[in-house]
Amino acid sequence: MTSSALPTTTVSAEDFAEVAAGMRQAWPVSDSALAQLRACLTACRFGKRRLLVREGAALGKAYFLNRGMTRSYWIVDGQEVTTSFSTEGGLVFSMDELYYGLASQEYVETVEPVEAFAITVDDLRRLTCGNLELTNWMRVIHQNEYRRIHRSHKEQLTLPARERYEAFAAQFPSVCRRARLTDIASYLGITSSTLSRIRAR
Amino acid sequence: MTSSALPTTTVSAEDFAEVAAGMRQAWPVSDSALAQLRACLTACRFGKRRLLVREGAALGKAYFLNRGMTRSYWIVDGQEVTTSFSTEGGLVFSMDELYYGLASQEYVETVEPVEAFAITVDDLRRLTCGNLELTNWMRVIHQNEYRRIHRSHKEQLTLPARERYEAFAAQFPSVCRRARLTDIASYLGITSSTLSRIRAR
DNA sequence: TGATTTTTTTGACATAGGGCAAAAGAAAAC
DNA sequence: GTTTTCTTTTGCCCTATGTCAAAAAAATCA
Repeated sequence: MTSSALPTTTVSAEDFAEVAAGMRQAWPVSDSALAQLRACLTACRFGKRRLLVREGAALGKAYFLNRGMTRSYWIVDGQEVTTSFSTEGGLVFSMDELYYGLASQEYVETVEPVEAFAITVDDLRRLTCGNLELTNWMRVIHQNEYRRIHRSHKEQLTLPARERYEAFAAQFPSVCRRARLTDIASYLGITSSTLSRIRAR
Repeated sequence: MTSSALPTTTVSAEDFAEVAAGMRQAWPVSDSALAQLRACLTACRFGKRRLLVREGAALGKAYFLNRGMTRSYWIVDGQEVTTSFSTEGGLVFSMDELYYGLASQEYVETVEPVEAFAITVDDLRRLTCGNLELTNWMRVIHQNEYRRIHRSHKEQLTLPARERYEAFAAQFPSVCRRARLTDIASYLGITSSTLSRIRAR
């Protein structure tokens, strides 16, 4: 590959292919809409345990994950409460920042080394509010998140700790293997001692 | 008002004004988009304790509430678990039915007599996927629901029963007055005995 | 209005899961 | 490869909230 005169941060269609295929599972986005999106992306990498989003700080970026896993959490009374995990194909962003111009209330950190495509929240907002295909795609993203949390909330209300864990393990086997016990426990609303006992049978 | 030759179900701009104003709080929808929507509406009324959405049944309608209140619930092991309340200005629909062509997993019933504008899910889907303004408006609706349940879930994970009730009462004072103790209790994930004791101080 | 049904309140008792702390084990750093 | 740090496991005790049931109150109906 020859180096160009200008420093290029452009992401090739090839590099973007996997993420694009994932997006199309949510909503049929045309090549031209994808190209518009791709033009706004920058490839980036992060080590383990790096903060992508910080509470109270407007970092101004969102990330399409290509490799690795992240978790989102609040800190409540000094305790971390995990609210979601994102893996390959996921979009990591702060809704407060994207739509409300507020500083994020959540943190997002990498759980593993991450390869991602960064986009500024301004570009993401412009694209996902101004292009019908991308607006629909984004709506489906929100819809899916809503369904996940709705289900999780239902399980919280109706299942005891062991069954919540079993449901989680069945629905997200990969996350269940890759995340720390402590983080899974706080996601499920139980203590790590209890989860450890559950795993021990 | 004179009766026309054709049976008319058209909703006048005047009747629709309050709902329209509510919609514009979510997203700036133009008069023309609102008129397209309005053309698909039919005014309707329901008594107290009527089912608007039934589990396993595709009723094919969604409702813009103009007066009254509804609650959505699952039945889990014979127990009703309330998942949301909707009041004036709210849109009542089954996401399973609207986007996934599935029978609803939830029930929605009126808690009070309700005046609403009905729309078929087919029309609603067509409008909210095909018109940029209405797509954005619908995205905000989903976003807001997501934020509500996210908050509720956070409270479930971090607050004891009394404080969850207090947070609910502070955030939804009107719902808290109008809904039955039993339904609020199941929304909060506690038994009615416990909520009764909490209220008694 | 009185009769019936539904909802709320109250009591006695049981238990899932929390809190804390120490030990064991695993991973990271040097 | 040894040391340090982080994470998980385990034990003991405790309390918030559940369960069940009956009485009281409120709402609905005839």
